[in-house]
Amino acid sequence: MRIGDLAEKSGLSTDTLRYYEKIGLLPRPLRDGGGRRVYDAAILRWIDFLDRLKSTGMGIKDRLRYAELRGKGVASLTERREMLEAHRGKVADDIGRLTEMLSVLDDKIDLYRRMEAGETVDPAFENCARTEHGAPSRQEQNHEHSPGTRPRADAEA
Amino acid sequence: MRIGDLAEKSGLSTDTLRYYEKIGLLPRPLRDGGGRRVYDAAILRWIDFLDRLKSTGMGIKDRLRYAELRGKGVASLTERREMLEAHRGKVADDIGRLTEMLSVLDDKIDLYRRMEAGETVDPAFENCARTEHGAPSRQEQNHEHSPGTRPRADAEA
DNA sequence: GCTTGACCTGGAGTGCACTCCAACCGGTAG
DNA sequence: CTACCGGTTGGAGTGCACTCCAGGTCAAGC
Repeated sequence: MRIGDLAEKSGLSTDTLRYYEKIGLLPRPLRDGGGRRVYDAAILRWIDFLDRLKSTGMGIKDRLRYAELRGKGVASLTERREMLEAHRGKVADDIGRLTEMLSVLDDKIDLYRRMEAGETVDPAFENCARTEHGAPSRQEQNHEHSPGTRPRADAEA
Repeated sequence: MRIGDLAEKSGLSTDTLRYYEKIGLLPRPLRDGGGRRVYDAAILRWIDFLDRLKSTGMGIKDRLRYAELRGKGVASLTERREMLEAHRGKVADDIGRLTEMLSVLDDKIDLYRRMEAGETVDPAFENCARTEHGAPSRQEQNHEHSPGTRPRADAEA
């Protein structure tokens, strides 16, 4: 398989494949007589996994570290597992945050829908348009929230 | 509230707050006698929401567009709702992808754990270390996958 | 033999999202 | 009075992750 085929199959561009090789994410492939890269199909599984790591929020440095460990073979199993466990934690956190956001969005979409229908809305949700862009509304009297805990009020408008 | 207080309460740096204001994510605040920014506590809700949009994967351009619409008030409700619905879709997709990754990671962590314990492993999962870094393994004989569908095999090693 | 197209290299350029810096100003505590 | 702290501005610099390009090579088809 040459780089063009691999690009097509992996969904990455040839530029990206060469870039990944340059920084060490991909192993240096064999070359044919003309100096062109020749890939084994097995590389696709590695690329897919790299892709998954990336699309679930692992940065290039950590991917690089993981690739480096992988190159060392079985000796690096423990460290690799630890990296995966750390990433698992982040992924789980992200799922939590996204799931929370889903309900925030659903509430807001619902609110907007009702406002679009001309419904009058709970004044608790209507205090932002008034204070926008430095409009001459009355100024705050320093009625701060309790310090330390930020209650994450999602009623911005 | 001055910019330092807001930084502390919002978790953003003063530089970031000024940067957000410059690009239009935050409305221009009032100034005190000395030209210093004075914020109403209500801005915290907006910042929190912006933060949520960001941390759930919305880029700065879309956040900017949303902020712009928000500045226009009720006239932009429909478009804002559409943006939120689009974002909701992406968030739902992300949750799916992350959840899938969670089980991929769990499988892999389990596999590594078993390998660390010295267990012999199904050869289907052991074909990557051999073909790494252009090592002199036998070359592929072009036994491609069926074209079009990439089966997303997660057994990279 | 010549053209075409895929590939090669090294290096420059891009877009995002900040982050840092120099040089300055204004209010307050000692 | 002066030191200091926290603000102000415009602009430069950073890190990530590509992406593009110029100028060249090589193999296959006509």
